[in-house]
Amino acid sequence: MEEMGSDHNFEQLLEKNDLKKTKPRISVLKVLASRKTATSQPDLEDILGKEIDRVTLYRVLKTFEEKGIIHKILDLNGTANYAACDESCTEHEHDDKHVHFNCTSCLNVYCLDELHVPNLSMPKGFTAANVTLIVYGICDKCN
Amino acid sequence: MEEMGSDHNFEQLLEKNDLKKTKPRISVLKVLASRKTATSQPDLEDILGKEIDRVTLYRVLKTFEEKGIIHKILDLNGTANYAACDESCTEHEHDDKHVHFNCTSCLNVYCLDELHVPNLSMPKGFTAANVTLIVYGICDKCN
DNA sequence: GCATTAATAGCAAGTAACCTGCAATTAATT
DNA sequence: AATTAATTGCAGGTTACTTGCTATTAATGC
Repeated sequence: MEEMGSDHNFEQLLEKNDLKKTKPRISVLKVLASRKTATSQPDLEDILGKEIDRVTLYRVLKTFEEKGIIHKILDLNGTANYAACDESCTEHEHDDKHVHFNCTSCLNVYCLDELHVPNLSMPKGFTAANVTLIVYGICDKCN
Repeated sequence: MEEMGSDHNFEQLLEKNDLKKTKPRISVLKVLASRKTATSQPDLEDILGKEIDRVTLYRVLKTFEEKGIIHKILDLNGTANYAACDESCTEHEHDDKHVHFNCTSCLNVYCLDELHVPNLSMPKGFTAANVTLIVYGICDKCN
């Protein structure tokens, strides 16, 4: 089993995606890898506040999302939350077709990787590109 | 077939929900009833801007949502969009378990009433209260 | 190692969506 | 018509996020 979270892995990941290996990017990857739930931009800002500029954080997250390194889930306030993507994600095929769970008590966003989004047949004229399925409720810790 | 959109209907709806029949509320109901797609708060503000205060609009929408008169869908920017609910919606049983479609071109949000959200079995400890399924893509008009 | 340069980071300032507190108004009731 | 509790409107504030521009730095060639 490969060691998770070493800087070397993160550097490889950045290289694979034609991104320069910079301190802010590695910091963000480190934080996201260490968390079991998706993390909101404000939370990331609290955690990384002293290390990197807020605007840089926004841009790092945007770049990572475009490259398929992380994916974005909007929580019940409409705030962006980010989680590390599955290995299968790439820039061209962004496969985050699993279900997300947003706890209405602690507000954490969980990736329910074991649940998959079913195929839906669109009405005539409508073309589906991506699907988001978010379940709201109470998580195991709050229950 | 009942006439849709008469003030009298809206007044009945408000009465049914123990809400006073005020001008701002009736105006909002009128606009929402006249639209085929869900409408964002900013759009509602543009439409109703001269008639009612922005804060009142926020509060009317919040009240309506709590009563089950309308439901809220977050579009791809995380902005709240509102659509009139199905008859089956009440304060206690908010049934908006249909699929929403967010066009990435015109940004309109459609309610795909004919598609239903499938039942999902939650992991141990997780309790589901509500489900949101949003499909992103290109709508019939933009295609 | 040093110079080059294109990408990236940081700073200042701004915007959009939404909220809170409080006083003024108004719908429903008597 | 008077009462009162709900609702509205205004002032001002907060949060998430963006844009423009300059400074810095990672990668590359010498």
